Amino acid sequence: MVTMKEIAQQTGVSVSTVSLVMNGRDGGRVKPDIAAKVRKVAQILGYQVNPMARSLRTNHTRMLGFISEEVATTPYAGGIIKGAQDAASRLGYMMISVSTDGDADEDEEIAALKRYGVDGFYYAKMSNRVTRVPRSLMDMPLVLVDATDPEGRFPSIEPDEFRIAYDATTRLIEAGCERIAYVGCSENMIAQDGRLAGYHAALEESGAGYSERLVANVLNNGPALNAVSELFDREQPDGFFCFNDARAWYVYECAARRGLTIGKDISVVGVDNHRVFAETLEPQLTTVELPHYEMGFWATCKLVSIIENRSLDDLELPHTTAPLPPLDAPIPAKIHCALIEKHSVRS
Amino acid sequence: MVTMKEIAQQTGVSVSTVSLVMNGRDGGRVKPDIAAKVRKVAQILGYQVNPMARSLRTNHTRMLGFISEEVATTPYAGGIIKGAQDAASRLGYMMISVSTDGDADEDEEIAALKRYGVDGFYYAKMSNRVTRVPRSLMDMPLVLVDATDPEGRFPSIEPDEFRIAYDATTRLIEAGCERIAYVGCSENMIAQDGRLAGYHAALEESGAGYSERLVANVLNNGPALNAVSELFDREQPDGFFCFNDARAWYVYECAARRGLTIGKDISVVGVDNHRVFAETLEPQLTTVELPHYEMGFWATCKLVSIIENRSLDDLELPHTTAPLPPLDAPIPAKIHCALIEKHSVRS
DNA sequence: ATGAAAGCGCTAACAG
DNA sequence: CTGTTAGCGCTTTCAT
Repeated sequence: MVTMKEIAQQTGVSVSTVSLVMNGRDGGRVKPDIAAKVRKVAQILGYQVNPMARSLRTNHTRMLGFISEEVATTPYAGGIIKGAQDAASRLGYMMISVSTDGDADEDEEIAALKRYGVDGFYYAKMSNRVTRVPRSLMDMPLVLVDATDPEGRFPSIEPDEFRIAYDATTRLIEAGCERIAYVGCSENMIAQDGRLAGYHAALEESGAGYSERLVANVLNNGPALNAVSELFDREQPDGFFCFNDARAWYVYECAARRGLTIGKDISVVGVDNHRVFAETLEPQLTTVELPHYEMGFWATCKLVSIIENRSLDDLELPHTTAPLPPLDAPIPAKIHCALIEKHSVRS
Repeated sequence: MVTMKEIAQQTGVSVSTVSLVMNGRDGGRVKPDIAAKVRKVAQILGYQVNPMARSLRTNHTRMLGFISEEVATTPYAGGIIKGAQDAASRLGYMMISVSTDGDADEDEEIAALKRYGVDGFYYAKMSNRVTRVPRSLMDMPLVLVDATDPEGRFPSIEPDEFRIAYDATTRLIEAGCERIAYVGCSENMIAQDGRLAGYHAALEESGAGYSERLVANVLNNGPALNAVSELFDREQPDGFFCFNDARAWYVYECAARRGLTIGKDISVVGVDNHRVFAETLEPQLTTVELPHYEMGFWATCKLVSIIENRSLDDLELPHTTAPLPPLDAPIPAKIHCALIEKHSVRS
């Protein structure tokens, strides 16, 4: 490991000077030619800062702590974490992610991360829920991910559920469907409200109109299948927007039993949580992919902007809001969704 | 942040003494009563070591670097990472996991982790493959996870594919199946060889005998479905062992089309990769869950044992090899599998 | 414009 | 047994 001392010796200057140069703090303080020489020697020797030594003085480590639960059991997590990590890496940060089982070890893990000197925290839930933020996090730079603080004190990154549903439903409308059903979730989830509203809005706006009779909010297993089955027979829908791919599966099953082919006799758009169908059958239903990666990515940007007290735009990372794919394609396609960025109260 | 200095002042001793006590290196070196006093003051003040400051002297950080690819896209990763992290946390280590896209950023991420001073690395692939270990990892304590080094130079933790298949097939035999098919994977994967062998062995041992005609190695989508369909009609199997749940899905689909009920007319055991079925339908097929968590857990233990140059048994962690569930249960049940621990060549 | 010196929190060699 | 001293690699006054 090359140290500043070595560079100093090689160049014939003091460590202080090297430090100044390596941190870009020369500028009327170090003669340009000597600065250049330092840089060159550093280059040749392959100098890398030692973040630990630096942190001892500066009290910041460029490490970020990612706290989440359930990571082990949900496939969603990967995308968020990957996105967060990518952005961190680009911004010169290191992300340490820790998943907890319950409140018990949560505080322990947070304490451990604090000991290691992380500069800020993500607090993530897998699938948007109203969430109590741990006390121990409140005095730190903090961003919520896929979670909602009841009092709105902390910035959060959440998928735009309304737009997801609005887009998906519009897709069905433009595909020519006239009786569009919604197979939703009967659990109390934030996503459910937004999606139902988006579905509703899209229908109203198109002039097709909304009817409660076309909505089935279900849970799972047999009862869910029966409810969808009943919807099938009662309303004979020609299009379905499904809360997730488990729900899409019920539609798939009902269609199969009635000899109907998805993509031909009926159209289905499902929000993709598990990417099951893509791996098992020829693509027959259109899937809308949740913007997990983007959420993670933006969470990092927001968090770093708080830590460094800079505006988001200063970070110079591409504001990628990918364009929507054409609506007439019967094949699966990703829809990237806008992110809602709540106000940040921290000073 | 409480420092040793403060404890020293409060107690009226020197920092050295405090350091000795806090590291348990008193023992004939510090008078018991003064050691006790130090400990008490530390307790009251809520002292926590500063790992960064410590690492500056000791050159070890108690941080572990977890390198993997594909984490974002596979649900398997979570279990491994959770297991690894749990063990790390119990052993007083912090795990930093980083997932890479390709070789390009892999070396960069490794370099970053080295800068941060990690003590050792995991190198993980999602689903066992023969793997080239990056040069930059070779001079570090290293454990492969779900990956195989062609030259067997590094310790690795892999699922015992043979036993997985052997157990699953035995389960079908004991359930009374007489024509047991294997729906495998036609890609060249290590798991495939082991599973086919385990299936084979279980059949031979039971006296039922093995027939190639009952084996269908498939890829996915339509062709896979057709192949399974053909197997169905040609051999009329009454039991199926499936490489993963995508393959089990083809069997499910074929059964449904023929009016057969799984768990009644035919029996199916599938290796569970996505936990799809549990979320969609009443449990009808038996799933074997891969021991991802355990692999991660043991990987950490192995890695730490290398780093600290201790034997695995010294680590004092429970050697949990959970007992197999009863074989006559028609409901899904986890089968925990033994782990293969390859020899470690590092000195 | 540059360097010397102090110190971040901790460990370890060496005195006493 | 305990304290003094030095130093890990870096940043940051403060002299020069």
